Amino acid sequence: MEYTIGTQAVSTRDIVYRSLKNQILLLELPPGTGISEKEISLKFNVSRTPVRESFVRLAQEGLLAVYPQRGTVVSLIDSELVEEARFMREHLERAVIREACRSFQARNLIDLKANLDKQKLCIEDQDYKEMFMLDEEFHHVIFTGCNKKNTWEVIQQIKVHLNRSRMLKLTADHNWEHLYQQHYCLYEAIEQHNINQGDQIMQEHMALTIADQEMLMAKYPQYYKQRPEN
Amino acid sequence: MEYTIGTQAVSTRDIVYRSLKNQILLLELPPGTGISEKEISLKFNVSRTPVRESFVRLAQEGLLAVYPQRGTVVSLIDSELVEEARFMREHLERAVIREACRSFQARNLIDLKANLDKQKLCIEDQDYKEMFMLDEEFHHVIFTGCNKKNTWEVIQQIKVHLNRSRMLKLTADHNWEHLYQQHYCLYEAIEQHNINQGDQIMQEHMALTIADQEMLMAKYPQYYKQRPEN
DNA sequence: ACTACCATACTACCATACAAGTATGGTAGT
DNA sequence: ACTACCATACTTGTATGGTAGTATGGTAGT
Repeated sequence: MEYTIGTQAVSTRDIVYRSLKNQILLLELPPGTGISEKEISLKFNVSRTPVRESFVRLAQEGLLAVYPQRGTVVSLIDSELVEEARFMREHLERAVIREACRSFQARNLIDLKANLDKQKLCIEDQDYKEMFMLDEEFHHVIFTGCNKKNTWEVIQQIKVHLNRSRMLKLTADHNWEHLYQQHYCLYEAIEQHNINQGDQIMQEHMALTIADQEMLMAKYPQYYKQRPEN
Repeated sequence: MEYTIGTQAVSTRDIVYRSLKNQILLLELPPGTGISEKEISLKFNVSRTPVRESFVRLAQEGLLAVYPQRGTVVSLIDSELVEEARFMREHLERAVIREACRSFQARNLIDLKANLDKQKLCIEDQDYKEMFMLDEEFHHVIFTGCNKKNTWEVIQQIKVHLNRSRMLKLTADHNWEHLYQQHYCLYEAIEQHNINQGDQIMQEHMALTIADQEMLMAKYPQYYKQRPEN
């Protein structure tokens, strides 16, 4: 028998893990919310074991804070961590776009162009939900095209810490047209092997994602980790 | 009562987790080794529960591959992942050293100089084990000095995938004197705010860590993940 | 009214039992 | 000799009970 990796349809643990992660990132479980293994196991109608193991994973990703014998809470947003996540993402994405401008697989360039065309349609249709997904996919294709799939995965992990801030900011004020222009310039840079243009545009592109931490901390102080120490 | 985070001395789960992780990174548990929850729980004289939760964490870090109902093995080294880990580390460390050359906390600069002096001593004494730790600490201080502690943590995670290759390479052939010279130049760059020198030296410094994957895959094929797909 | 104490109801942690899928070796049948 | 089948001994996944530490609210004493 061949090794069919994905044999297990989907374990209870994964269901609980993904559901909790979604609720946390969407702020349906706001930072600071107390949750217990028992509570979650009752809600999902499963035993505490898969819930516990989900907690272990979420704690490792920094989304839960487990205090033995005291309780578990959805972790507060750490503004220092958010800033560093932005820092890491910027420099990794720039390094990758430079790499993409040097060499890029032809078939992924086609996917990139197709993605751009779909973006244009979405803007006309004002389908911002789809546009959000296309934005994600656009960057994903860039990583794939220069053999940086694992780097993409790492960035996804890092971005977890950016997402909750961005969610607070309310994404409604995005300038989708501007976003599209930048994406087009990135595509152009890759196609024409223009490393400087790629790096420059990506730097500006990353600047768009800066959520104003100071403002958010003032508006939602209960969601942020205070750091009186030092 | 104040919130004393580190109240729990150390959980069984953490003991098992750290022990297994050490053994894997030191290749005492070579890539491909099959291990079962029961086997480990017997060895540590604990129940399967903390062992399982250790497995969950190690699997998330990519050090274990769990196949439901079939078994668990120490993950094979993924040469593509190793290359990308090198890529990510290089660009993050360079971004950080540039930041350090712009602004650096005075007290950390003192620590850095003290570390350098200790390195010199270790070379004279040929205490390479200590030198290895000082090397790690040197980089750590740089991250701390420009407020990039979280970035350091992320790099530590990424480096996991580099460590096993480096371990195979046998670290004996390190040119410690050269290493020291580079460290000194990095220190100098930070002190004199010479961004270009910092970036340049760090780039060379990272190049030292390149383990020759081709050679290692030929020498230890059973430790490497083959990728016939594509 | 206020404080010190304690019973009680939590919490996460660990051990154990059961369930379900998989690999393996032996055996019966050809 | 070879093949198909099946019992058995594994594996990980899930459920549940018990333990120890912690927060809380009520009560007795001042």
